[in-house]
Amino acid sequence: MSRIEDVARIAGVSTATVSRALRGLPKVSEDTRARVLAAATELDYVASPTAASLASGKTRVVGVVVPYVTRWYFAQLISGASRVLRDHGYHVLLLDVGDNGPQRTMLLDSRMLSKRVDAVLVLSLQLHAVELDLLRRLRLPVVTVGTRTEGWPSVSIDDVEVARTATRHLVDLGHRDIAFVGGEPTPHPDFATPSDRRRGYEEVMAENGLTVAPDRVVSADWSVRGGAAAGERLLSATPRPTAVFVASDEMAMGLLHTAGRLGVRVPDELSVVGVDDHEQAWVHGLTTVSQPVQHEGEEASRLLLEALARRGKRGQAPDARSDSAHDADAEAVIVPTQLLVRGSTGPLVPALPAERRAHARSTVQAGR
Amino acid sequence: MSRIEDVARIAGVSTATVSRALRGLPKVSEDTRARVLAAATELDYVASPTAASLASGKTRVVGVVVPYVTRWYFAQLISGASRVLRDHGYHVLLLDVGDNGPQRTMLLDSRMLSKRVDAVLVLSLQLHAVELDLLRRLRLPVVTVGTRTEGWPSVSIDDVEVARTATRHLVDLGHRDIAFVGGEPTPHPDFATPSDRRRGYEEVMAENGLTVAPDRVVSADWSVRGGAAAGERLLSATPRPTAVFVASDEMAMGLLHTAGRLGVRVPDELSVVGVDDHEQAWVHGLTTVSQPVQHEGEEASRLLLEALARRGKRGQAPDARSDSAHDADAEAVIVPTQLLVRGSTGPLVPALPAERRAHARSTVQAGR
DNA sequence: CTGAAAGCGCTTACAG
DNA sequence: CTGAAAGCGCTTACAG
Repeated sequence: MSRIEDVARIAGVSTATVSRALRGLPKVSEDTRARVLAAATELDYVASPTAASLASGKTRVVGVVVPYVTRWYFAQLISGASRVLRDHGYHVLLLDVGDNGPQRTMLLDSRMLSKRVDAVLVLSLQLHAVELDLLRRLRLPVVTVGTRTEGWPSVSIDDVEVARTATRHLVDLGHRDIAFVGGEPTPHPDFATPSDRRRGYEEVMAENGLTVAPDRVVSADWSVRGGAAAGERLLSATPRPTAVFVASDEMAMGLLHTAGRLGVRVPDELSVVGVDDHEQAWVHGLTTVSQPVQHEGEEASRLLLEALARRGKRGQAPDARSDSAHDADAEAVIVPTQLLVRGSTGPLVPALPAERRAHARSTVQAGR
Repeated sequence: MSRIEDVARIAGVSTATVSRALRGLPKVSEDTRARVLAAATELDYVASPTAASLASGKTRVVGVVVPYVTRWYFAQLISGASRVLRDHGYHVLLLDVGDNGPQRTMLLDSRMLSKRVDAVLVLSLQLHAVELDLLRRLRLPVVTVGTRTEGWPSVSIDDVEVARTATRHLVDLGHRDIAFVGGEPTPHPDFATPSDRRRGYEEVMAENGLTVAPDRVVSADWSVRGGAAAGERLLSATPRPTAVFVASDEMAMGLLHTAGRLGVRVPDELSVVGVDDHEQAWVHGLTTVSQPVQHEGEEASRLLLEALARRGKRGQAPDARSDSAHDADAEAVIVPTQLLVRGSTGPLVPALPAERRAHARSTVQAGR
């Protein structure tokens, strides 16, 4: 492997000039630049990223933190984010911490981040307090997706609105006994997706004078299997709900599977609406509120690149006061979502008029 | 951020000793080690990976090359591989080259790899000739999954056997008119999966005296949508095949969707068997030949760690002859697969005895 | 527009 | 078991 010195010798200039010419910095004469490029090409020279990092203090690497690479949603985010980063000359260090709970791999403990990356993308993951501290101490630019942390830009969807749209769709179809399958609620205020989607559902129910009986709300772990299990509980009740709003398509697919197994016909006996527009939602004819996941990843990368650019312009943060990695007015991008009606939802069919109506009335009356 | 010098001063030793103590090298007295650790803890010291890399020539980073993060199969591989790597102190640089064709991002052009990583994992991806050259010139340890390149260890399944198992299952059920949906064949001899799966199918057909009419073989792009399109062609034929072996579960799910849309009953009118045991195969009741994808990723990482260890022991490769990154007898691990029978396959139902029999006989006779 | 030289923060023979 | 010193290969003020 050739070094910068070799190039300098062949081009007949100093290493400083080689460095400037190769990085496209100004104040290098065209003639000199050409000679340097020729020499570099001849030697197949590529600057050592390691040496460049040590000297410049920049790694050109972005850490991307995810709980699971294997879930569709996260893979989409990674894909979108990494494409944009790569197009801007950044590499992706994948930090698959393996879980969303308190037991997961800690960024700090494993020294995964320290001095390795220029910035961090946190994808729908609740960081622990020590990790937040670490990132803040490191003064790294951070952008989050799906969570909202003070001082850091974020990209997300309006989870309350998503749930409202889905639930309203079911109400508009005449359903009154509408159940909800949500993600496990978390104690973290920053990761509001589970509670927001539930809130949107409850709001629309209330606005339409519909009460939510406790047994109509079930939590699952966002997986297909979890959704199937939630379906067992919901669909074995008597009377059954006539519609379900499921907080993710993967869980909705699981629920559809259970419905099929139990012989519950969709949409005649049960309407189901999910969230995401998962790649396979159409295979199941699943009505859903779609979100542009890849786009969210791209957008997050762009925000990160902007922060990196700001930081580069300013040089090192001179003092805590003007720390651009922690803006009070950090941008919060909300991307649009859209209801996609497919075959899994349909108008309420009063198959058992008396029973249904009685139940609807009784649950309404049971409300407080 | 504290530097090694700070730790040395506080501990009252040289930086060399700090370096040795912190890395757990032998020949450091217990007493000294304890003092160094205490000082490091006090200062929250973490060695700069960048400086360490420059000095040692090792980055502790492994490049993981994939065509798409978003496909289930690749996400599983990444997940398995990165867990093992992380547990051994290696980071993952994700190189999502975005496609499997000739137009994809080149590792060489973008200087993605040069001097950034200690080793490379190539996941079911056909490298171009220039990339192979690059990797060989760089003398990096490389392990491949799903492809076989001379000199590099690999992990894969026996694709011919997988296809044989699936096809035999259909034959055993009495089917004679069995179609095949495969991945697009590639011109690369190293990436034999598409042709191997087709070959296994053809072998079993021939062994059972069954001929394969040209219109019973369709290619798709491994996606759900591609499988659905393949289903259109296959299921609109008259007579229809009574069974299909589909080279991946995702394509099989697409085909099942088309069958449902066209009113073709599974398994009464059509048996379908896939490959992978995709996370959602059970939701569709899909019979499949399962492969332990995560495990393959883990196994590949282990082979890579072994190569890294060998290399570390030997020091730098002294000459081309003993270059361990290119062993002639590189290990080729074949992991076992298994037929998983679910509801999508069933015995041949002679719904239209005359027609079926006539067709079976004619195709047999058409054979050469 | 260009160069000499310091410095980034470690690791690693070498010597003792 | 420990230290002094060279060296990894760049970038970046500084000076001209």
